[in-house]
Amino acid sequence: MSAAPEGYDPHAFVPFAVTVDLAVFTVREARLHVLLVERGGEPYKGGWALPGGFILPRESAEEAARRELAEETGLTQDTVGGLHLEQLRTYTEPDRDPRMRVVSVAYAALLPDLPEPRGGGDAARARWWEARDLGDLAFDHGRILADAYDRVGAKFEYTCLATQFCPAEFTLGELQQVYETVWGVELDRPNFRRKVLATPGFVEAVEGPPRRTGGRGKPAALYRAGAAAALHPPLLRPEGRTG
Amino acid sequence: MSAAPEGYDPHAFVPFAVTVDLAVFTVREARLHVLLVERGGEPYKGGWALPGGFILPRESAEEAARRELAEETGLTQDTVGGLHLEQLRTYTEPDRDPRMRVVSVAYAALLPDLPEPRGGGDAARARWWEARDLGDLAFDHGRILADAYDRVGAKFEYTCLATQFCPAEFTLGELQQVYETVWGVELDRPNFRRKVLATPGFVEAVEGPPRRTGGRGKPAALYRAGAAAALHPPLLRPEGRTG
DNA sequence: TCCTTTAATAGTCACTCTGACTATAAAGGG
DNA sequence: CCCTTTATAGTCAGAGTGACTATTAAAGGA
Repeated sequence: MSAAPEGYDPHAFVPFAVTVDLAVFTVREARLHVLLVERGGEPYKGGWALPGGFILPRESAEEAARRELAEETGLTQDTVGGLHLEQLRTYTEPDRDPRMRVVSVAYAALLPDLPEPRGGGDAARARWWEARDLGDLAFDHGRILADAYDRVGAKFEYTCLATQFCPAEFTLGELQQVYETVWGVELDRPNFRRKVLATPGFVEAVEGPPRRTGGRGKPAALYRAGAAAALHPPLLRPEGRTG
Repeated sequence: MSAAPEGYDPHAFVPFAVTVDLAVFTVREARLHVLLVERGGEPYKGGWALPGGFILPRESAEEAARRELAEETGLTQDTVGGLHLEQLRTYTEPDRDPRMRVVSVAYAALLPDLPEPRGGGDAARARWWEARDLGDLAFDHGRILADAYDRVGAKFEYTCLATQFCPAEFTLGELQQVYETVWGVELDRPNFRRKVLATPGFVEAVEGPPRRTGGRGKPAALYRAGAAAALHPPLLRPEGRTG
């Protein structure tokens, strides 16, 4: 009565199209932004969607995601190759694409603020949108984006992922800004500082005496991302809410 | 140069087979067990694999996973419908199945110890294996199982998932046993107890005076799973290691 | 029946981590 | 020179936890 009695039967499978979709986040001017592309064809023509595309015959989903990311952002393959791509989950509802059965593997990527909003990809139009006050997206991409946002917020609690939003060298104030933007809360500066510096491998001080300022005020010491991937113990959100 | 310039082109996609694979865990006699099925055909004929199968044309992946789980375990659709199925990740390496391009969405399920190891599914043979000292599994199922194990261990830290391994009513000692088995550590009993009882919604006391014993000793109070899904603050593993 | 064993439950104490603050230092602008 | 701004240092009380010790309630054997 079922699909595959013992092991797979290679002649009885149902063909699906498999795509990757990318939730690409950046923090610009203390606000969270998402990269969206405008749809050039039906359905949802003229609407906005997450960047993505089909997995090629000899590609893994992650390779496809990196390729698409490079195409949409104009980043070099090298840069994209070093980024952490977080596989979120796979969306399989039968009617999520009105034309055919499409299964989509969703990834999240975190980028520092880029000089140019987008590179010369082949998508009709791509641009950064502020994450809040987004209208409806094409397909189930609104749902995917919401899941991505939840995941990133949760991962900030127990990983060093936040440094991915920062340039190579950053101040603790900038790192705190990233947390505040993603979590949508204000953090106490001395406490944040104490916690970050007390976590081995989270950040490491940049040696040279060079310092920098964000406008007025005392110049801040510079740090770069450390070697650690996880935070022990975690840096929990105030009023902890777990998506 | 790429797959889908603007939006999907429904005529240019590459067809994939899409399956679900299940990592089904249970705790029997203080040891972690996994449900495996014996392969009846090539490749890996006679080897052991995770239960799973193709997604049907009008099914979501989660529906397919529940259907397969019911078939392999003999649980009723109702029982399976109430279980938490954790979508792990999706495995897409081009050569993970030697016959064809198969993309697999992996799920983890946690069951209380079942009276019968398996129901009358249509898999060649299915049985519980102790999680450690497993030989090699078919396909990339060893990798999937390792990922599933890591995920379950991590989720135990900040969710109430552990109660899924327990029957409807259980003692705190049994719940602790589950944690110790999954994490592979010993926990201090009074501290575990204090933590669990101090977490609102984790467990709730079963009213009646009925008590039960695990052999000798003082009878233990019974509890059932509470309404909470998350633990605040988390119950961290000693020597915290994050897979 | 008393004593030993076993397991559940109660309680203590010190240490760490955190939230909420206050204080000081180093810049720029009027 | 004072005022504003931002970084950095430090203080203090309360929550949470690890490591214990003590007590209670059963079963089983001498």
